[in-house]
Amino acid sequence: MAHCDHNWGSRESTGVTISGTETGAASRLAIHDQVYASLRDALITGRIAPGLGVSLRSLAAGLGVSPMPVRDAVRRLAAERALAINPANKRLSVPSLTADRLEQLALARSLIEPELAQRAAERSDAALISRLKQLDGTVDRALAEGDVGRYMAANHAFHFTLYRHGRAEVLLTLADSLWLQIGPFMRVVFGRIGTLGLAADHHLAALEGLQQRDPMAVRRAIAADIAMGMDALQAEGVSQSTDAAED
Amino acid sequence: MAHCDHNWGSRESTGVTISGTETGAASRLAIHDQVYASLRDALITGRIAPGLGVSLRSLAAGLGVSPMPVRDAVRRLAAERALAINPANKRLSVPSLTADRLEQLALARSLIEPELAQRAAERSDAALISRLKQLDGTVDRALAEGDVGRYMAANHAFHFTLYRHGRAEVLLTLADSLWLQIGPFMRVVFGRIGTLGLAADHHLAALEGLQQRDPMAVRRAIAADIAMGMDALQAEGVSQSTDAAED
DNA sequence: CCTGCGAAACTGTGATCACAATCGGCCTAC
DNA sequence: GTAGGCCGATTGTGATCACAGTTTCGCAGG
Repeated sequence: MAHCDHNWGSRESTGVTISGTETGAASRLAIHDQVYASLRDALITGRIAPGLGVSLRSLAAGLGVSPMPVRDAVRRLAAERALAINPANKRLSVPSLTADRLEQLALARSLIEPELAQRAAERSDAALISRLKQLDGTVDRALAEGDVGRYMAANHAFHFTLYRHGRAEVLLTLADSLWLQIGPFMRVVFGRIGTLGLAADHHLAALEGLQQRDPMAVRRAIAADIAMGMDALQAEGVSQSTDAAED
Repeated sequence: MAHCDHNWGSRESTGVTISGTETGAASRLAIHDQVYASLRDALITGRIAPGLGVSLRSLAAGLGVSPMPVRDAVRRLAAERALAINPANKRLSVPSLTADRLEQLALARSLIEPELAQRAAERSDAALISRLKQLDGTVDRALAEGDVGRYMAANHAFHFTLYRHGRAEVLLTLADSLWLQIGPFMRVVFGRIGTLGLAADHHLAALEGLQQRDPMAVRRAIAADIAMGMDALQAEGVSQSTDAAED
């Protein structure tokens, strides 16, 4: 009964690692921040399956640190609703996405992210456009190669490179949390669909809007991108996620 | 000049206490949850002044627990952006609200909360209306008596009793985080204005919409309530908060 | 063979200690 | 009198340990 072959926590085989040498800049980053970044990245790129229980100690052992910083990172993710804590067990798990939950996430994204896109467009510059073009290229390439993990990472980078430019810290935080919640689910769905090539069109439309200094066009493009992506998730992902919702 | 009589951390005189006997139901609540609830309530009702530094140990000493559960609660609040952590100091403080930040919070609230209100209205029942009427009465009474703390608590209760009825966990969480961020600021402003009686009108309009089973009317009422409240904050609170923004 | 039952392992939680970094105040030198 | 430096106090962080609750697995009894 839904035993699932997700070997999370037993080993670090989900790719959740500290990485140690990252960007070189923040070499003196706190351990719990590194753990948080690792788990967060694993969630956003969907390397973690929903509905699965994990334990602090096993994670800590897998990452070679004490349970303490893992506990901090996990609590932080739980606060962002990227991880769920069973009130009875106190045992934590990746939240299973229900149809209801997905619908709300879709709505919230459609409310928040177009605003961020518009703000970014209003402050657009050549560097941003060039950077986004590059990222969109990565998205296309990953899509062509069928590399789901890289597609999701690049897609995330595209959206948030744009959003970050909007200089809206509060809204950005909200969008962050939303992506964190959707990530694990997207991977599950993409494993079965695999064809999200249409999203690139909206990315191109957004780039077009940026170049023509038309913030509203960018807003519409992002809104369309979200609507399409979430529609695809709703169409494909609901049935399997709901049945596995309850333990 | 905003010397603020907040002696936070030095003593528990801000009302941040564990309380022990609450609702009786969750008697076996984890300590860190109790600490979280205490701090959260203190923030929402504005008992904590923005821009002030606190320390884990002093908080722990004030609450009579070890620093560990306080650390958990604080990290959780930091994740919800209700507390800020200085990246250099690592020292934590209540975030100072800037005009920019306030504007974003106002926008986010206007995007999220009307939706919650509408959903709640679509599921409205007699018990909800009666409960809200009661809470609105408490709001009015607190307002008449000039009891800022009680007004804020009751106003929060009114809004979230309504929102909770919308059965939208994701959106509710977002709204939660937004109120948590605005709370400390509202208290500062209300200390100088004190006249928010107009808000009650929108509460009444919302109740009217609920009784007539007109979800859109409820949505509009809440939207108006938010717009008015945030306008008041923007008109009054910006100047002083910006100058005190930097340490 | 199946069902209870009990012990061992594992879970999160919280306390305590150790440590490096930082902030504070005090003293000295100019 | 003021600037500079030193030393103690306090900070957050992380590790380790202790404890209670839960799960899980093995073994004995039916």
